[in-house]
Amino acid sequence: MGHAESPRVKGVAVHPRRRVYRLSRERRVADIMDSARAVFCAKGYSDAVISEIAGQLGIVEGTIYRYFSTKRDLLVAVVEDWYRRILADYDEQLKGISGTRNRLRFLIWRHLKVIHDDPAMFRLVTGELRGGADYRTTSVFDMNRQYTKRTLAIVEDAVKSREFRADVPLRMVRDMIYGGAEHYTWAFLRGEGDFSPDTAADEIVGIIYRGLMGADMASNTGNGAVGAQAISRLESVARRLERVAESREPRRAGEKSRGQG
Amino acid sequence: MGHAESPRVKGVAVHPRRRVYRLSRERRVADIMDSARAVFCAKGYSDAVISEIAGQLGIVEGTIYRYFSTKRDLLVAVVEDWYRRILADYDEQLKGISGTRNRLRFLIWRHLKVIHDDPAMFRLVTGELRGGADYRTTSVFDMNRQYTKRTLAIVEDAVKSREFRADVPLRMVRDMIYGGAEHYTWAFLRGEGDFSPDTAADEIVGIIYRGLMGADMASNTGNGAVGAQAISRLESVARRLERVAESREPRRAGEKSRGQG
DNA sequence: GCACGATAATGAATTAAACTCATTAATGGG
DNA sequence: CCCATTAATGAGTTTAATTCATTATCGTGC
Repeated sequence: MGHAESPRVKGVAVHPRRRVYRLSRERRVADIMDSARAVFCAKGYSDAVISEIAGQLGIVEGTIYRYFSTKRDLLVAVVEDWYRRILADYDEQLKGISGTRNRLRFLIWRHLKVIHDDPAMFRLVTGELRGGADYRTTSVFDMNRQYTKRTLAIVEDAVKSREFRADVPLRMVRDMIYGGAEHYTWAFLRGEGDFSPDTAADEIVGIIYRGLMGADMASNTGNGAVGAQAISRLESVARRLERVAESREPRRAGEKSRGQG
Repeated sequence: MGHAESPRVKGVAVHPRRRVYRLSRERRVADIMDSARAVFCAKGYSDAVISEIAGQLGIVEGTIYRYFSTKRDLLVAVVEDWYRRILADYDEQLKGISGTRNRLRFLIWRHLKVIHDDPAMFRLVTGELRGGADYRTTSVFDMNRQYTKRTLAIVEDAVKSREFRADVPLRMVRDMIYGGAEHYTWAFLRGEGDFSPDTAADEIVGIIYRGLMGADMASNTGNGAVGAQAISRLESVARRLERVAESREPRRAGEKSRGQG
């Protein structure tokens, strides 16, 4: 760092700049975003430092501010770019899959796969971007909407075709799918252990599709078992009420048989 | 700032301090946490400024650092305190409720109620604290564990008593409940509109408990319309009776093996 | 009522990092 | 080979967290 013989202007040392190479706007922006992504992913948003992003490219902080007005602006750009790539072949792939269950499973699996493949980016979205006051104005917000809209559509179709019951709360189903996936992967996102997108997808689809109710009721999935679930449940409630009644009125102990057809 | 007649020491102006009142450590800590909570909630963590927290109390920034080593430390303390209060009467209340469905619904409803009543604090937990690298070392982590453990236990019991099928993926159920609740309330947390904890709780419990499977078909259709309608009515009666019965049933003790049909 | 030691509180100084801007100079079209 | 355009610089400026040596209040024992 010794600039002992630097030229001087008005008595102040002036460092001769090393040869500076200029890039096109597009190229520089792309480079900065690459570098930013690496640093953001490695350190997280708040611990990432602009000077490091610049340093990696051999440029100066000010240069970054020529292209991105704030650090957050840079984050948004990086995330948008990532999201765009993810959504690129989304519909194309979905087109090749048919059947409610398969389509649903694919969307869920794909989401889990994204988390699994790029946990750091996912953390940026959920941990930093989504919480910001300006999130709604972000195109990430819109893209996410697009992203989950497909899920809603599939469930809606299933309702229309009577595969699902009529009173399904669509939005809640969607939120339980994506919220469940997110919570489920937290440990992994924190760097603890691993998870299987396949297993997780199966579990989620299973819960959503078949429901949690006792095995004796949910024998099959088709529309064949009309009311079977409901009847089964009524039977179990009846049994229970019998027990309660018995315990409260011992003398009139239930003579009714327990078996039903 | 003309301090023309301030006393001088070594030629430097010395501002005479106004009378300073000292509080006990406990009291000061409590005051700081109150003020911090207010500011954190109003501005969010990163936009909150220590000097404002201090200013509200008529003290100086340095004083806060006597009790909290970092801004984040202060955040953690505030959240811990909040969480502790929430968990205070948790088990007590839960004790008074019996029946899988009711207990599950209560836990979910209570969670949603907390979000509804104190969205800003909830945002601090999810947006700032949970993402931090040190989250696991926080007692908030442990408390959260306690918090969701109850849910897991209820589902587990239901599996044991065969009310739920045997292959229920416990953890995923828990994650879908809490993750679903969180996603569902985002818009509200961002300050857009409102939501009903009751409705949301019903929806979540409904999906988890009965499942999404379309065996019902009650709403439309010709084939079986009569039966479906009757079943629907019986179901609602059953639900009501069940609630009454559960409130009278002595704990869960009587939940022994159930005849398979 | 007073000295005094423990410690609450100060306020000025120090970093650290985001962000600004006047200036410099590479580049490509004429 | 100009020279206008504009990429890039680097030296600030600002804001906010954090540190610390110093000051002075308050409870306690005499």
